[in-house]
Amino acid sequence: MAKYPESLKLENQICFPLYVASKEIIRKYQPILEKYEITYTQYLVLMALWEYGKQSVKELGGRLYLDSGTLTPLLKKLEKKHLISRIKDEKDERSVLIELTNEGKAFRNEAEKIPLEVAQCVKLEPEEAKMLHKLLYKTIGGFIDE
Amino acid sequence: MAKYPESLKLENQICFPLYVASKEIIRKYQPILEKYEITYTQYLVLMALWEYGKQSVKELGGRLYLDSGTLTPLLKKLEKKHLISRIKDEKDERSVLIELTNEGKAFRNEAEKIPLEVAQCVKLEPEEAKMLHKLLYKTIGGFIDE
DNA sequence: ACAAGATAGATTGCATACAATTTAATTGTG
DNA sequence: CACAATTAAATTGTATGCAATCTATCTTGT
Repeated sequence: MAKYPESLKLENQICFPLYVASKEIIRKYQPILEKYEITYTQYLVLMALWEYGKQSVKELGGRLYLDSGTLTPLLKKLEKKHLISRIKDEKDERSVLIELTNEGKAFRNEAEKIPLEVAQCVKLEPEEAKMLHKLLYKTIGGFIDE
Repeated sequence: MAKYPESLKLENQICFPLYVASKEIIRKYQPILEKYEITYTQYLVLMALWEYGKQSVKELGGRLYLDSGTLTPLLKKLEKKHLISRIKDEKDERSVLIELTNEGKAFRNEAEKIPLEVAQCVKLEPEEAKMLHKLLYKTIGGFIDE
């Protein structure tokens, strides 16, 4: 009887648990974020803006690993919610600069509580979380030049 | 000058690198899988079927952490590609059993090469990969009862 | 200066994800 | 047994993601 190849077992892959962990943790964010009527991806955009300030769609995409196909409609939604504004860059008319509105800036005070709330769902010891963090960044970094 | 809250920094979160690593590694699969005209999620379904054999949509969803809203249309596509068949369970007409066709079974021989190919994109030492694997499963496990 | 190439966003098309609802079938209970 | 509650898929609606393409603008080489 032929042995089932180990490489094909779901349990033995790295991608599958990554995929599941990512989806499930994002799902933990939803009930919290939905009180503010934003999605996880929209929240990511806001975090990038809170931390790095006004920036182009290109820069935003570079930071969040998202392209304009995803960002353009999403940014329009955030604009409709009055959390950001989109202005053509005068220096380069191809570029669109994304800036927080006062409402968007003010929302940060609310949002500060969110990471702690979600972190409680992750049952890892502090050193484990640190290790996971390090390994994830090493994994991501390994993709860059390929 | 107020200090920017550490908890809100993208770099300090676990979810963000999880989300990025998951997306980016799945993207590595695409050029490989597209030769066979299947997507990553479809490939996951096939892996579950190769490993565990005929099973209901419910079981498949439990294994892959997907619900019928995702699986139903996806399974119909796999059926159209003649890789699986969908049969009502005679024991319980609510259930739909998913089974590999001969073509679907045969495809496993091709697919065996895929995990190795993708694994080369992940620049982790064997012990690091093992650790990452362990931490991801611990993270996922921690979600279960909440 | 100016045509060719490069670049930034926007658009289109397709494939997930998932919450919420609906439909059909089964189960549990009085 | 009747019927309420439960369950499994399917359906509906919304929001990503991303490849491929298009459009407008900018840069570059001559």
